[in-house]
Amino acid sequence: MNKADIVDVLEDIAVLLELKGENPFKIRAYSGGARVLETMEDDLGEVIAEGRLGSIKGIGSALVDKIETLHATGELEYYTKLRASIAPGLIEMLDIPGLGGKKVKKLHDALGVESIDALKAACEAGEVSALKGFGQKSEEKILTGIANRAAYAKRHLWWEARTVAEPILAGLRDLPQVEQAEAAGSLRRLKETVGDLDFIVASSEPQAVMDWFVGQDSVQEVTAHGETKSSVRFESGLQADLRVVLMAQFAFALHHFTGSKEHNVAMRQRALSRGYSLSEWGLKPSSNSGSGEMEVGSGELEVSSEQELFEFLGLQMIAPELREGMGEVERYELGGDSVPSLLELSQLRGVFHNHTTASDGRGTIEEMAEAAEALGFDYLGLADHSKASYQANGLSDARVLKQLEQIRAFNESGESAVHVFSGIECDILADGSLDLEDRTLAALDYTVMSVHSSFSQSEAEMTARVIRAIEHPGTVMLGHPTGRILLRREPYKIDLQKVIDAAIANKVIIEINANPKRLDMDWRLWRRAAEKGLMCAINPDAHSTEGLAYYAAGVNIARKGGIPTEQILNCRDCAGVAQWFAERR
DNA sequence: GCCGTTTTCGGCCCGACTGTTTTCAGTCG
Repeated sequence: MNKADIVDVLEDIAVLLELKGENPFKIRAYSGGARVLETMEDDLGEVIAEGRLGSIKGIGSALVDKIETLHATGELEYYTKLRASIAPGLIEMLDIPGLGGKKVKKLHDALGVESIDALKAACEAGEVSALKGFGQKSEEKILTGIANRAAYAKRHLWWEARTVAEPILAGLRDLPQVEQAEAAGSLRRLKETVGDLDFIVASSEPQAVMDWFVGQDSVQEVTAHGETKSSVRFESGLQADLRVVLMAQFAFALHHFTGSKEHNVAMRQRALSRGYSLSEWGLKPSSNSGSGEMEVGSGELEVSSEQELFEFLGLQMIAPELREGMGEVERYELGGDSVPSLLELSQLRGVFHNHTTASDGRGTIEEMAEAAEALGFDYLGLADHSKASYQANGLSDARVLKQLEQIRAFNESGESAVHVFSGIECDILADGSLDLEDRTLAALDYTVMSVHSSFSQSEAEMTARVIRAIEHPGTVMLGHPTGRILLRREPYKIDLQKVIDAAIANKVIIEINANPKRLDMDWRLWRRAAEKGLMCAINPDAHSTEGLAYYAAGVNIARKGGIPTEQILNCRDCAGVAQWFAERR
């Protein structure tokens, strides 16, 4: 069993133990172990072979046994028995807001409900409100939760969540009572998808701010309305939380609610190890720090920014998008190894992999170049589909060469300050051969090779297929390496570590497909891949002039992945890009 | 179940909000 599947099993175990009413710290040990395994960058097989699994923090002897058994046999008796003892319907019930492990267990033990349907019937019969610990409101909330389950569970693309968040943030900042306001949470961390929106406001008049927030026209339901926190839900199912704090607490609150949860745990542990207790309200000497002279509340520390908070804990400023609990707290130690500076939007000189009316795009060469110029770019890469992508009106060899002539004429006309690089998004056929003739590929400035068919191949077949394409001398870039469509289509099975190694060995660039629905290759893989030498290109995959703007989502991913700017082709000037292509061909 | 330069046992990040209670448990982030 591979690492990802083992991670799933450990997470399953944690959920099942929750429904059993197990010790919460034991549950956390399993979910924590899953997390550690997931973010471990070394090959699991090697780690096990070298006997290093048990020396990883968060994985003790019990987890070593279970992980090794799963890795070797794909089965685990403990897990099988545990799963058999819990009705699958109970796991689904955890998705209903307000129901956690203990309440689901109680509903099951007291009423015998084992499915959402049975729970619904029990609520409608008034059996739930009759239970100790439940009441009328609980019953209603459960019924509402069941009715809206699909919408509540949904995550939202970062790009779309941002368009909802921006006017709310602007509205908050316009209020006279508001001193400072920021969006926090996964939106601020630039995650590819966002569960809900979080807003942090500094104000000494919280009530007025809360009232404005819950009174917005777009609010469909107010789910909480307290003294410092309010929550609302919009029609789309998207939930937004607002927290109002005093200015002195703002940096702490902003840091806390930006998260991630794992980052916060690491920061609190760091604070504790230095004798301080960190919370969303502030930083104070911890009560058990030993020296009796430190009374709780007597040494509250003040910081005016997140940067000061990090510095107090001996850290460089960690950008929000890096706070994923993936070792950043250790890496950003003051005076430690230098960390790469993060890409800025303004550093991009152009973008690659965009479509025109020649295949399935909506803009002409001229229109796309004009839009690129408006964005301040020096160059634009055009890469239409090749003929195997019949549904996208892909180009034959002859049509590619015709377009190449059009691009040359456009560049020579001098009508645009933007230089257009001629490329193609060439299909990688099922056997790993390419959809166009070698001489066609060689005539172009550059190529992007992508998989658009036979998604259901085995991992071994798909990996071999893509590596064969990478090894072709006509290949310059690899397009969207997993084919995933966020929230809609799973990635196809592929061993990306092998693909990354092949790309490095063959000097092939892997793209960050910046379409907000793709963001592929995933940010989680970039830091390690970049350290090994992989080059990156940020490719909006624009199918219209408006689509060029997606490059900003690609910049997010490059930042999250911590890719040094020297390894991002878009940061080079026109001559530098031309040189890279020339050396590669 | 994990962990330890005070600890191999007894802790484990912390606090708001809700609904149900009458002082608090459960959920959530």
